[in-house]
Parts: sequence; structure tokens; C-alpha cells
Amino acid sequence: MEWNETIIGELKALWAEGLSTAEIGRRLGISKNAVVGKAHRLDLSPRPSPIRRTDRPQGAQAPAPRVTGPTLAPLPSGPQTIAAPTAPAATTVSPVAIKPVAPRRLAAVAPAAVARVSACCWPVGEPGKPGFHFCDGAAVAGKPYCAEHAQLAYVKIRDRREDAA
DNA sequence: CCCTGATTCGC
DNA sequence: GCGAATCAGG
Repeated sequence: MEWNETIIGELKALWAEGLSTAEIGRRLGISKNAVVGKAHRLDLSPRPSPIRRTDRPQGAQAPAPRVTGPTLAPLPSGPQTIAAPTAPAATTVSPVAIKPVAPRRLAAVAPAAVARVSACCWPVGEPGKPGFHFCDGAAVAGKPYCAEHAQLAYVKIRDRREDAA
């Protein structure tokens, strides 16, 4: 697996969009283990794990009893709360992130652009092709897009169906 | 059984 | 560094 900057950017983008590891793996054509492993290595967001490792049958070393500090960091309303890969409630809004051509951020642009959560990450152009860039406008609070692109990204289901069909 | 993410460990 | 195998919970 070639983890060049582009694909790492894709991984980060999809990861940030709240997709499951398996889903990311499917989209990138790799296994979910690869996704998880790389994400872990990249120190990506420790997403809410469905499990809680109680015991270590393998190593069997009891790790230092972590002093359960109130390290609970409730993520602010980020993209991951709205970009569910599965079908959202019909009456609410739905990000087009579930569409085949999902707006996504690619780290190929610049680290700064990715780091700045407040910048609109609406893709302009074809990823990988010259001239491709992100809107980079001021993003709406809690959303990865600027007001203009947020309108495109978050459309009502009933409005979208004609468009999508 | 399907899904999920985390960790381990041979490579 | 990589990721399959494995663990573990829903």
C-alpha cells in the first residue's frame, strides 16, 4: 500500500467525515484494518469505539492504570455528526457526502488548509487534476463548508431526489 | 452473523 | 511502516 500524501489526505478526509473504517476501506480499496492501522499510526481521532478493551490475552501486560481524568472531550458539532454514511431521517437534511461524488477534503492541497477547520472544504474541480482546489472560504460554524457551499451540501431530501435521480 | 473500532505482531 | 489476525462490544 502506497501511503502517499494524497491518499493519506483522502483517508483523513473520509475519517473526518465520520465514515466507518470499513467504509473508508471500501472507498479507498483497502481493508478496514489498513484504515484503522494507518489512522492509528497517524494519530487520527480516537473515534468512539464500540468496544472497551478489558483484558489483553496476548501481551497480558496490565498497562499503567490510567487515572481516569475527565479527559472526555465532547467534539463540537463537527462534520461527523451529520455525515452519516447510512440513510438519515427523511425529514431532516442530508449531506451530499453520501453521494458517489462526495465533497471531501484532500490533504494534497496544503496542511494548513486541512488543519483549519474553519475553512470551507468544498472541492472545486476534479481531485487529482490540475486546477483542483478547495473553496477555502469562511466555513459556517459547525460545518465544513462556507455558507454558499453549505447550501449545496446540505439539501433537503425531497429537494435532492429530483436532482439526484 | 452482521456490524463496529483497537491492538498486536510478523513481516 | 504496514496490515491481517485477532480481540471485543453492539
